[in-house]
Amino acid sequence: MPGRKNSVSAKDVAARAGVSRAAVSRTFTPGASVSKETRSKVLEAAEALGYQVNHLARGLISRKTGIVALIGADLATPYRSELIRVLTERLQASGRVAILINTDRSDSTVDVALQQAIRYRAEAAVVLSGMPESSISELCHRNGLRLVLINRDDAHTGSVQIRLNDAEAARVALASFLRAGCRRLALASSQAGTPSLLDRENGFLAEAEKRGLPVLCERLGPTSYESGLALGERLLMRAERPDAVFCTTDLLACGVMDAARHRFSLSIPNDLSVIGFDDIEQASWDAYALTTFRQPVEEIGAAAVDWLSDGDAADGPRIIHLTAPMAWRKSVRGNGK
Amino acid sequence: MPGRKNSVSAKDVAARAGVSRAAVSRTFTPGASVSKETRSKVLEAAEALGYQVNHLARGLISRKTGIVALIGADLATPYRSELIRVLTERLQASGRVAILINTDRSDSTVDVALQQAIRYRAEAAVVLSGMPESSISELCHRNGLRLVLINRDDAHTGSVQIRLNDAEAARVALASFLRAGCRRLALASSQAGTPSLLDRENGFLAEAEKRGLPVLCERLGPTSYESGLALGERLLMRAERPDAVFCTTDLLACGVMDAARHRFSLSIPNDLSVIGFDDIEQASWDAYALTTFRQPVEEIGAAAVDWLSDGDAADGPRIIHLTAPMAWRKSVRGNGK
DNA sequence: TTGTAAGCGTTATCAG
DNA sequence: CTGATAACGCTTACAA
Repeated sequence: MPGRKNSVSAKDVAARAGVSRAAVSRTFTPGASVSKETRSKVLEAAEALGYQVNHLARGLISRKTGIVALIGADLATPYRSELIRVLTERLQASGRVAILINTDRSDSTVDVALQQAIRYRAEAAVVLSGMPESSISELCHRNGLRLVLINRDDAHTGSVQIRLNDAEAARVALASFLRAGCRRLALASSQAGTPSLLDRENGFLAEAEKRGLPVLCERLGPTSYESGLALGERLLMRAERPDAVFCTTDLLACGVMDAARHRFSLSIPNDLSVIGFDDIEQASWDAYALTTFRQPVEEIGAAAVDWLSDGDAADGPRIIHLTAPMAWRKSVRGNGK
Repeated sequence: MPGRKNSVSAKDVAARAGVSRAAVSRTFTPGASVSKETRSKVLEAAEALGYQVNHLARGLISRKTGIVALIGADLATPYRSELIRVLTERLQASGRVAILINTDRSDSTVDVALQQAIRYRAEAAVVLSGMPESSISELCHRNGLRLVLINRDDAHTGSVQIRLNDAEAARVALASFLRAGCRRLALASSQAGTPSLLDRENGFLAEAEKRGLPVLCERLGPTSYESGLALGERLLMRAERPDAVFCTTDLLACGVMDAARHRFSLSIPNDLSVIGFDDIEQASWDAYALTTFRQPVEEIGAAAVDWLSDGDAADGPRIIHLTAPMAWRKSVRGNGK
């Protein structure tokens, strides 16, 4: 009769196989020395009983839980969910498991999420949005929780940042507009004010200023389709109607495009050129065919997981720079050359 | 000097507070008897040291890990990611944590995902896609892992199924087409063949047959926008071009609509009426304004988490029926009355 | 109310 | 190669 109440344990397997529990443990530990004979006896008993190693107990002693926390807000958003998919896939492939923790857009919820990660003794936490307070970063450090910050700013020891060439991409966007013959430039962004959003905004504005061009600038609400819709209305209502809008996010861009088409009967790209950022799936849909910059999600996932596997890279903060290549489609006049 | 190498433990806190570790444990156990005095001493020490209860160790003994596994394929898809958002939020609110496990569309990966869930001693697993082999269901049962099957068929003891009124919704779709004056009906679906997809297909076809109406029927690929695009091309190429298409999924519907507009220059709903299912966010975007059936994601999440909290409802299989209300927008002629 | 001690399911250490 | 035995960090009788 296996176990008292719940799951079957190594003791049960050992009893059935007629060996010690140590033998069972060794059978399920990759680099351990067991004779073929006992090994097969154990395997057979385990199979019959339906035994699965208890990773909680294992993690307790080995101090390697295999748990990695994914922390962020707006998890159902196209870009976010894609990033989560990539991360969970790669974590699984490396024998780990992801726990997913939702936050709202406030930093304090990021802090409680990190505490939760510590309580489950996660090996690392990947922060997708929000910014942990520095006292919490310290707490994480003290509890051996490594931090991966994606498109965030704060740098701490034992943590890594992954950043994109946001500002440069924004400059490329501006150049593309000019090459397409656009002259009345506009910028549409949310009020979220995250580091990457800010970099895109500033990159665009700085380059325009350098060239002596004015930019109609509008910031509104969270990063969402609805915000894009509202931004589009505001921008296109103006007397001097813009003929090009750089949106700091594809979601915003979709909203702007729909506002232009369905509320102002404008044609894209003839009356208005639009460029976004992220390359969410919808950007490639026929209804939008949005020219944008592709978030290198696979590369981001790879960088994060590789860093985790890099056991002792815990010396000082690190920054990994990746680039977001342009995806040219049909929302800008011309062919991009 | 706290801990050897890693995180700070109850022992450290006890030492600093000058109490036993049991006192520390009690302080962090909701219904335990500790004097105000020791409690505050413990709290202070814990704060200073940055102590967080180790849920792994706690789960080892209390047998309540608080872990729930979310298992499914195509996690980055709009409907799936929304469901995941709701589930993680509700799980968090009930003091639990979600681990996310990706599968491809094969059932065998669902099995390995469930084994992973067992290894982490999850209290339950929510299966969003694929179907666990019945031997694995048995394995789960033996290891105390409860199963929540969303829109799946298999019923086992200690598990619950959540189902929608798919067939009825399909009948309503058909009636709506007829009321709008459409006569050349078509059905577009993927080849996934999941229970809910099948129910929608069969509901539509059965109702049409009952009324003696022929239906042009096309099934193709996975459930995706690209499949929708291809389905649209196949359907609209026909000599007897359909004037109404019921798509078993919004993603398919978006593809069909884009094919109709951009590859056949048709106007929706004038030339073609379309109805989908799921009510993904994009369905409400101006570019689509798709009439569809809303997945009651909040209700699904609530039902799942409530059932988990229902401690001893482990007697026999249960089925929970929920309804997907119609969301009337602009992809069908008329006003739906 | 408090502390002591046993036990949860593992792995690591150390004899044999 | 194998089996005792001691951790790991926690909860929970049990006794004080």
